[in-house]
Amino acid sequence: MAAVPASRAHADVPRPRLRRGSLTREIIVSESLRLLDENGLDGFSLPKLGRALGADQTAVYRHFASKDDLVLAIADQLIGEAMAELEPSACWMDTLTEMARRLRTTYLAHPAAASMSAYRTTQGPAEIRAVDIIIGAMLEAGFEAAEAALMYRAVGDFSLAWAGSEALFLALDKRLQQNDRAAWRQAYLAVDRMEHPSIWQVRTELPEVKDDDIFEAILKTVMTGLHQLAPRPCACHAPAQCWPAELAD
Amino acid sequence: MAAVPASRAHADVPRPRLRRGSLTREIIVSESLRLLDENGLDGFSLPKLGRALGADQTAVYRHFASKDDLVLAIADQLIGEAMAELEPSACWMDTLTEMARRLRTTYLAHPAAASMSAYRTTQGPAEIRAVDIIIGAMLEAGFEAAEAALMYRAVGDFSLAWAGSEALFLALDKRLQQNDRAAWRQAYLAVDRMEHPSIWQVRTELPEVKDDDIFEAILKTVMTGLHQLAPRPCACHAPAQCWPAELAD
DNA sequence: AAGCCATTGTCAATGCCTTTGACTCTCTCT
DNA sequence: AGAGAGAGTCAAAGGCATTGACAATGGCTT
Repeated sequence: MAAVPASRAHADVPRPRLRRGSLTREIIVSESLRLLDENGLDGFSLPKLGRALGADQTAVYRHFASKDDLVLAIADQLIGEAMAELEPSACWMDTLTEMARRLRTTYLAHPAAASMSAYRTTQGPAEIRAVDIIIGAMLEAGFEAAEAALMYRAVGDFSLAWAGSEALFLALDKRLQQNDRAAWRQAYLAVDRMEHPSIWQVRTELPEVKDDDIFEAILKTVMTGLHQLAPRPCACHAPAQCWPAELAD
Repeated sequence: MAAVPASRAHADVPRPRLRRGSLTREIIVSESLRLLDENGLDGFSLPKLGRALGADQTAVYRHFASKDDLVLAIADQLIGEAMAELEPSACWMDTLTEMARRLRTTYLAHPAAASMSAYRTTQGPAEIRAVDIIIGAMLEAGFEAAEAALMYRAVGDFSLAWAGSEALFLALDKRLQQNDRAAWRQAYLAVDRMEHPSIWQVRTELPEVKDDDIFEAILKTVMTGLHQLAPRPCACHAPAQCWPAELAD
C-alpha cells in the first residue's frame, strides 16, 4: 500500500482540516467496528482509526479519554446489537437458550471487536436489561433470591465466557488459526495407540467436529442440567417431550 | 523506582556481559512466570524480561523466535502444572470435575500468564494427555466415537473458556477491576423497581455472590446435564445419592 | 454585528514496545 | 592452538498510546 494517496502523491499538500463536529462518539465507534471487522486486531489502533476517519492521528482523544474508554463504548455497541428487541419467551429455558445463542452470533460476527471488549462490563441499558431477563428466567425456574442470583451469574458468565473465547480464537492471525487447526489434526492422527488409547479410538471423528455443534452440545448440557436442578422445571421442555427433538444432535 | 541501580548510580560502568549459557528456555519461562505473577501484564515485556534476567533487552530472541513463541512455552508450562500427576478416577464424572477444577486453580494462580496464553494450543505432552483422559471419560460414559469426540470438545472447551475468562478479568488493572465491581454493586442497588423488577428482587443478594460459588454452580449444572445425557451414567453420582451431598451449595 | 471562548481538530514530542541486522565475545571441537 | 557456531550486546527502525501546546471555528452574549 502506498504511503501517500494517489490524489496528492506528488505534492506535500496537507490534508484539509476537518470541519468542527465531523467526529462524534457514534461515528468513531462505528468506524472502529468497521476497521476491526475488515482488518482484524492488527488493523486497529488509534492512529489508524484517526487516519481512516480522515482526521489527525490523535483526533479520537477529543471524544474518548483513552483507548480503554473507546473499547468500553464498542462493548456497549456489541451488547446492544446482541440484545436488540429481545423479548423474554413464555418458557424460561427458551429465554436463556436464545440469549446465549444471540450473544454468540454477535460475537462471531465481530470477533476482533469482541475479543477486545468481552469480559468488560459497561452498565449500559442493554446490559442491565439482559441481566434482568436472565434473573427473571431464574426466578421463573423457581430459584429463591440467593440461588437465583448465583445461577444468573453461572449461566450469564458461561454465555459470555464461551462466546468470548470463540471470538478470541477467531481474532488470532488467520495464519496462527490455520496452524493450530492443522497441528491438532496431525497430532490426533499420529497418536500412539498404546499411549493414548482413547484419542486413538476417536482419531478419525475428532477433526470433523464442527464449532456450531460443539456450542449446541454444551448449551444442551447446561440446559439439561438446569432443567434437572430447577425447583420448577418448565413443562414444555420435559426431557421426554419436545426438548430432545428441538436440540437433538 | 530509580532508573539506575544504586551500585552504579554515579558512573556509567556498563553491566558486565553475561556468561555464555546463562540463559536457557527453562530459565526464561520461569522468570517470565515470576514477572507476570508479581507485576501483572504491564510488568511483562521482552525488554523488561531481559533486564530482569540481568541480560540485554533483546537477549531472549536468541532462545525464542518471537514473543508469541515464548507465550506458547508459557502456555505449555501452565498446562503441565495444571495436569501434573493427574490420574483418571474410577468415576468418569469425578475425572472431569477434577480436571476442570485443576485448570481453574492453575489459571487463577497465574492470571496474567493465563490471560496471555489461554486458548492457545501447544500440542505438548501434558495437553495430549489431558485430551486423552477427557475422551476416555466420555467413552466411559457410553458415548459412541463421534459423540464422544463432540462431548470432549464441549466439556474441554468449556473448562478452558471458563478458567480463561476468569483469568482475563483478574489480569486487568486492579483499578479497572475495582471499578467494574463497584459499578455493578451500585447499578444493582440503584435499579428501578418497575423497570427491572427481577434485578430489584435479588438486589441485595447479587453483590454477595462469590466467584468460587459461581464456578461450582456452573460445574454442577454441566455435570448434572452430562449425567442426564450420558448413555451410561456413573452409578456413584446417581442424583439421589452422593452427588447432591458432595456438590451441594 | 462584534467579539468572546470553550470545544475540537492538529502538531510535535515522549517513552515504551517488538523485531531486525550487525557486532563481538566465548565455549567447544578438532 | 585455531576455527566456527552459538549466545549476548548494541543500535536502530517503525509502531503504539498518550500528552501538552497551538490554532481554527462555531455558537453565544451583548
